Amino acid sequence: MNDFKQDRAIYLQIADRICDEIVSGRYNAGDRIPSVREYAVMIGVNTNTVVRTFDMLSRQGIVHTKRGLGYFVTNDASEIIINDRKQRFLNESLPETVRQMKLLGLTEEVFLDEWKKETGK
Amino acid sequence: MNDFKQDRAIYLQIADRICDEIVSGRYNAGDRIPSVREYAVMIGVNTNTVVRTFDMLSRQGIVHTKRGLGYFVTNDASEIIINDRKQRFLNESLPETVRQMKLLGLTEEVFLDEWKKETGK
Amino acid sequence: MNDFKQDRAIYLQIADRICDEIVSGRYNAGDRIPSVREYAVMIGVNTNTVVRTFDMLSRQGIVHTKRGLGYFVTNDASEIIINDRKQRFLNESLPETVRQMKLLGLTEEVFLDEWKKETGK
Amino acid sequence: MNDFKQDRAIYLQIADRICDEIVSGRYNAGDRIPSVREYAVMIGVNTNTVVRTFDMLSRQGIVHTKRGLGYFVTNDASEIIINDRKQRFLNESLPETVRQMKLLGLTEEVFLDEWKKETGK
DNA sequence: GTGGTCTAGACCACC
DNA sequence: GTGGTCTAGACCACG
Repeated sequence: MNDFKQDRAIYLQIADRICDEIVSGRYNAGDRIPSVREYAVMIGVNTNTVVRTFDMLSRQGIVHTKRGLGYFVTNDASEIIINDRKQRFLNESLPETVRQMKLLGLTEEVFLDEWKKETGK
Repeated sequence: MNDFKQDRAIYLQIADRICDEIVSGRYNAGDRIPSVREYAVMIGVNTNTVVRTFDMLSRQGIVHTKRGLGYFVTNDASEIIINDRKQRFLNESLPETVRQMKLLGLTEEVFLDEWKKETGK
Repeated sequence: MNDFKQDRAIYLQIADRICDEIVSGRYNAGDRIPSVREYAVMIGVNTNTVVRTFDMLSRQGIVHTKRGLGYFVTNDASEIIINDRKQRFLNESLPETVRQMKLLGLTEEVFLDEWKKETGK
Repeated sequence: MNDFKQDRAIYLQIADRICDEIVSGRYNAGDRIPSVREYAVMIGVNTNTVVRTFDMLSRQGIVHTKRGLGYFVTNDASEIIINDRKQRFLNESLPETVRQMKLLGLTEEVFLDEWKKETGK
């Protein structure tokens, strides 16, 4: 239920999860995703919070609503998410990660170890 | 002087800077750091904001105050900062980075390229 | 509403009160405590002062915040408070009291009289 | 040198020490106490801080100055200190100590143990 | 509604 | 001069 980090808005964390599930193939293009209410109950959160998530996702073209039926994953959802994330990753996270590692005196081995560890899974 | 990011509290960004300067050797153990007022003018923010930063750093044992004299870098400041950052990096940033890369279909080469690029500098 | 002592920061005295109310069972684990604004009006101080109190209590693990809902008493609040107070009492107040009494030529009877007086109440 | 508590003004802590030494007989009525400068060097503190201490003590009639010779312990010093402390102890510290102990669930035994421990010394 | 942050300006004790 | 505290009032994101 309450496995949300304190330092990031809940509605963003919900969005992250949904996007993860789209990218990973758990939800595919055209799939209906659970309703706001279902989601809210599922994760123990205020309805308004989920509304905000869906609102954002639909503005980003990742989901779209069919009146009376619910929200559905758009055809380009996966592409949009991946492009956006890739961009941010390459421009921000990656350089920042490398900078951080050098500052901390960590070697590339540390990264490769983690990489292998996660590959084995 | 407003070279602060929007998405992170200013007082935290100030703390980051000071910690960077301690780790990089710009400030050493025992050094006095500029007074809240000096610092506030220097970076163009309100005094209270700097007070908040110093207050936090002192709670973390990174600086300590000598009454009427100002704030001074503690002996273990560098160690505390590095340990804390290392911990957070290994537990959060690194796994998240790897997870993200796999989800995005990026290979370890992407990381190694960035690593070499930054090493050359 | 200014029933605060001069020689101790107001925000600390507010913290003391809240802790007293937790220990005495007025607030129980999981209870919501009044919002910063309510509290501020209640005791006639500025909102920021209460913010500071709550901030400190939350750092100490005595309360925690639920975004948009308010502050809630943690499960170990009472334990944390009592342990902390006991520790400080045994290490500081008690030895200092004894030291003071001997210096002043007071006997243990003085203490026992006060003890009984307060027990009778 | 720096064995001062953070939460009490240094000049007051110096005064406490001097008074302790008067009450305990280390300094007697008529004795000359070290000069401001000697004191400042001795305990590693700014001269002004010691000046403030002496100023306070002389206003309280505990020491008095002989021009060009230094500060001397007055005849009633010990009495003044003890009366003052006794008053404050009985009216404030003692009741507060008892209150605290009851709140913490400590018994009078705790006090008596500490008392004996300190008596043995 | 909630807390979190920031500004502006003030007063204080202390060194 | 230093830090510590407090007030007043504002804006923001969040639920």
